[in-house]
Amino acid sequence: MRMHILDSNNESAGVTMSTIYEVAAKAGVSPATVSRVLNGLKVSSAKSDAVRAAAAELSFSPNKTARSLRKQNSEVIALVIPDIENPFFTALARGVEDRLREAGFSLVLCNTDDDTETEAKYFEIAVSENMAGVILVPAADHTDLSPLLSRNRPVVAVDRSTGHDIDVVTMENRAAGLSATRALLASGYSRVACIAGPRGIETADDRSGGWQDALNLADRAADPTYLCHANYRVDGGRAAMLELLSLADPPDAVVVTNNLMGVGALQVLSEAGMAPPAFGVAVIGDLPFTTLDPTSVTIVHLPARNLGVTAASMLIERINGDRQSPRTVVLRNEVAIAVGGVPTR
Amino acid sequence: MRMHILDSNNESAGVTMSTIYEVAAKAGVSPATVSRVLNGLKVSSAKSDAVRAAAAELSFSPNKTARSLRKQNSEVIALVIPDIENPFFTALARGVEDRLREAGFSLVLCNTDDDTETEAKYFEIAVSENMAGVILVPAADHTDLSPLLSRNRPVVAVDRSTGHDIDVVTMENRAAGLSATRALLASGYSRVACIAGPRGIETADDRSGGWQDALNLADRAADPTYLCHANYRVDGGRAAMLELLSLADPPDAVVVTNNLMGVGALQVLSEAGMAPPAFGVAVIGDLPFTTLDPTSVTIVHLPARNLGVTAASMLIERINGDRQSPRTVVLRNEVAIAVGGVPTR
DNA sequence: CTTGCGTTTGAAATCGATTTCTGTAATCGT
DNA sequence: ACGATTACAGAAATCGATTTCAAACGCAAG
Repeated sequence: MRMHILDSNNESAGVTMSTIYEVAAKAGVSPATVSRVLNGLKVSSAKSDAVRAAAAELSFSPNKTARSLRKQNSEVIALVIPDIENPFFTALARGVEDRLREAGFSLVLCNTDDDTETEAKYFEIAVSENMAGVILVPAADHTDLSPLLSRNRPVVAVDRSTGHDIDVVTMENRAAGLSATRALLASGYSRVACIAGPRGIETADDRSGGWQDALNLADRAADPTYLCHANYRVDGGRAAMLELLSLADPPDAVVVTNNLMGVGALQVLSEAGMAPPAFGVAVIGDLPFTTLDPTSVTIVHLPARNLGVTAASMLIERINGDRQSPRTVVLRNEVAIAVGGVPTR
Repeated sequence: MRMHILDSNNESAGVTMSTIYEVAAKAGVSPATVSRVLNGLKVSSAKSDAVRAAAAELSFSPNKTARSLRKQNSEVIALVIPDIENPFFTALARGVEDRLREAGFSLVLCNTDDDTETEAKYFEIAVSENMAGVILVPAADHTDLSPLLSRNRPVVAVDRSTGHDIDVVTMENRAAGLSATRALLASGYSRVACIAGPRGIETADDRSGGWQDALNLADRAADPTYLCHANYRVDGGRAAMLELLSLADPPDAVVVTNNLMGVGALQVLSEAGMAPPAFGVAVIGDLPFTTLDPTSVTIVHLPARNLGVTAASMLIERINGDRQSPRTVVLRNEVAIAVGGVPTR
């Protein structure tokens, strides 16, 4: 039999958290009734008022750990992303956070550095912490979600898809590659190269596919040496740009398929005295906090924040019991704007 | 009397999490013994082996919620910051995350948008989730930490200090302002203005104080109209820069006291055709992912990541029972580098 | 052979909120 | 006015791991 000592002479002001038992004692009711009041179940208004008064007086706030243990779920969700320092993921995280907060959830941030092991460890944590769900930007295309799925934890994938049959939110990567390339062609550049992401990464292949499409539609042969693969980071962009510039017949413009590689490419170009518009550059992905002249670099804006908001919304629906079959949402890119100027001659 | 049904024919493969009771049953010992094995307490090696085998077979992972409820603490800490999209805080968060992860903690990210209400709400959550501690970049100088402190939750403040007597990690803001200004003077600029942060914000006052110091030491009067206050964001930097340019006797250089305002100021200057080095610019804080020419803008690097690592380390010490009186750590800035070129004439 | 101390282990209490179960009181219909 | 429902509220079980308490056992010394 459990004993609850309810000492009224609480000397040590507020050092301990007040519990539902103390509230019950002060209000002259049972703990069960307190719980009912706090959860909006039917209770006579007399007792209900007494409970509310007592709770306010003790500035009672229910212990989430106990609640979570009993209800077998918490109001915490995990956001698992490759790199919190990449502004794209930051914007995405911001969208997730905003949406979750208005729904009363908190966000645990998990940084994987694109490492599958780290990712797996976070899945274990998510389960053992009884988290309500997971929003995931997969580190690899073979991410194993079974630790989560077998425990019925809802998962929404963002940006990249997984091998599993779950909700996914992506964007029109191929169209982004297409518009970026077309913008450069329209500006008068004729030899347009492409710095793609790592081989085998879905977004990378799609975006460079869009570049191919654009060239085909314009009846230009896609010179295979004009397609570089790099690692989606600044140094990758630098290396690829250097390689392109050293070709026997170098391009006069380039489509860079993510934001950080765009920074690298632009750095190299400006070091070489070929900053846009001397050399045409289109970047897929935003470069916040740069001081670039917006008329000389074409930027295809990606809906990073909206990706986050959408994923969060879908996850919340699942948490609330939505059982429809998995959906794939493809967000439209906010169109390529700021078309670059014509090369100086 | 509690009953634990231990069904051996677990048809629904892995749908439920296995518990310590199932491990105990499979190993032929009591739950208490399982707990002891898992926590490294003295147990005979025969039973210890049996437990470990059973745990492995069931791929048992202890329920953190139950553990947290019983032990009255968790392995989760909260990082409360004003803006997750600001690269300064991102780098700081990254430092915190890395340090915490190697110590086995997880990180809950809390975005306040510099709003005291939101901040207070997060404190409540931290307490009711039994979090082990809080790392805080205060939204205001009057942040009320009593909800945390009265419950003995360790708190470390970063970047800005609070009214409370707790651990703080800051950096040499005044020295940063001084070096930035000196670098501009050394490059030959003579009328150096300053775009400071909001009035009353500690870091803002210190950095602009450093600007004053530098001018005094160089025996130059600090023209009061050369000191602008702005809101630490891009638009603030823009507005302040425009104001400076419109003065009757405009400056020929400016010290900008944070990264985002630096972006705003540079945008305005390049729109006005006065990009550095035509107009001298020194920025306090890093501008990652920009394509600026590093020889024309002076950057005072701030130890953002290290701030995070240090704060996390201090918090972990407190969590582990360190009771020494509150410390204030002041990190050295990684010195101003990349001194700008002399104005064109 | 017995008393005594130390070690290992299990039974049960515990953390705090939720929820089922059950009993009592109040309400309704005829 | 009486039996049948319904509404309300408390006692106790529950979530799963930790920890206290006490029993049981082994071994050593007298």
